[in-house]
Amino acid sequence: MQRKPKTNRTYHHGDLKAALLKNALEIIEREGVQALTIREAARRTGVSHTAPYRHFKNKNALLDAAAVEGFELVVQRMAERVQEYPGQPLQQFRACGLAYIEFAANHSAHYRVMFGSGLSEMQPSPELDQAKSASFKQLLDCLKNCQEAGFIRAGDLKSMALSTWSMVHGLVMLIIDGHVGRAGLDAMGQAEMMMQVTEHLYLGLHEFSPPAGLAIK
Amino acid sequence: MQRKPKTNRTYHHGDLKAALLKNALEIIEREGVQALTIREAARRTGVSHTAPYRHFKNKNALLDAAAVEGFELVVQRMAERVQEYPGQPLQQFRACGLAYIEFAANHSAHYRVMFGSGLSEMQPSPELDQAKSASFKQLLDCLKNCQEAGFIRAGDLKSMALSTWSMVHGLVMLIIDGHVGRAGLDAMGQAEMMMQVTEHLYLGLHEFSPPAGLAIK
DNA sequence: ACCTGAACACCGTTCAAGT
DNA sequence: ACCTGAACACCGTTCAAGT
Repeated sequence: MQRKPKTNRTYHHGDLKAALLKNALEIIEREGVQALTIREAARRTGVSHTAPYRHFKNKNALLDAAAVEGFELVVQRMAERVQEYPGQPLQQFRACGLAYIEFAANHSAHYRVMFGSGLSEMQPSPELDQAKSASFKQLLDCLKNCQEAGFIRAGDLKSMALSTWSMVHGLVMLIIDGHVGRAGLDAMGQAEMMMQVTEHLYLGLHEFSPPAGLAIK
Repeated sequence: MQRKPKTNRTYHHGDLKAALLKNALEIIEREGVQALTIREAARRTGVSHTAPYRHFKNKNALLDAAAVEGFELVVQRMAERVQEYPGQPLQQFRACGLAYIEFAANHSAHYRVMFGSGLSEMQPSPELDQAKSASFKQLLDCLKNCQEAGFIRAGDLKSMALSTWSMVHGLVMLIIDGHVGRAGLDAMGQAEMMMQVTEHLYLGLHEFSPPAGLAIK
């Protein structure tokens, strides 16, 4: 759309970077992380296999960008769902968690990239740190509202958020990576697992009969 | 470069397979999963790069074997620790969890292989399923003893075990993959995180003052 | 400024052939 | 039965060179 020599086919509006990222995400979604190759992304974008290096320092930088996009997507989904329950902190918390789990289940390859150990070689970009913080903050806000409304006991919100994130992330990873299909939990479906685990987080495991009506749902 | 001058017949007591696995584990421990290459493992074992295919169908089979070894190691460590607290179910449960976390922290690359998404391509070997089940069973037994002793409330043990595993696995992964270093949790050390999270699992998040003396530790 | 093509040093895997 | 070497089709990355 800008002035470019028409003979030169610049399909990407000068935005080869965005086009590469889009195609990379498609590869991840459809064929998994191991199918993502700089050369393949370039191929699908109709560009030589060295062109990507103009825009991404290396393969890890491309994965980093994919992870950023992932965190931005979840945080957006969570925010949308939370808005559906104005003034109902516990429902918001629940909706937030469900949105997270839904995203992870429906985009497992992408989710894996977001938390991928592949990035542990390089330190994450500032953009990635920022996007990650934003999604953690969403969780923190939900918990804070619950606490203020008296649904959640007094205590450090950050550590409560960490507990919540750990549990959800852990279960999601176990499911995604196929560790709870046959590991002795045959009878339970994923939805049921999620409900049970959420309840255990909320109520705890210790011997105690909670006042009726406190349980979520 | 010369060839091996010795009588290199059955250099490995006919156990090239074990030698390859041992070297593969060393590579993983010392340089991470991405450094593990069939060719490199062969190189360190002093064998041609195609020899491993006599013993492992492909690279995933080698990773699978490494994962089996990992689960066997954790289950062994957990069993040892549990034995140190005869007749004290809650302490056993705690010791079991600590042993798990310790293993994951000290052998993070190996731990990642055990849960690695790299295996999700192939279905896991029967040996892997078995080793995994054994470690889940260890957890289940701890919980069962706690429940019988009245430390843990009535309820389905399997789903409680799943909740516990999810939380511990989740936190371990977040730590290992560097997601809780700067994500807004600066002040907490790993040990403290673990304690807080464990307590949240045990007591829950809901508004309620537990009877004194019920908390672990 | 942005892209290309050749080149390099690696992979995983297969296969005919050696002992 | 177990191992080797050459070969194939891929990678990620660099670099001189083109427009």
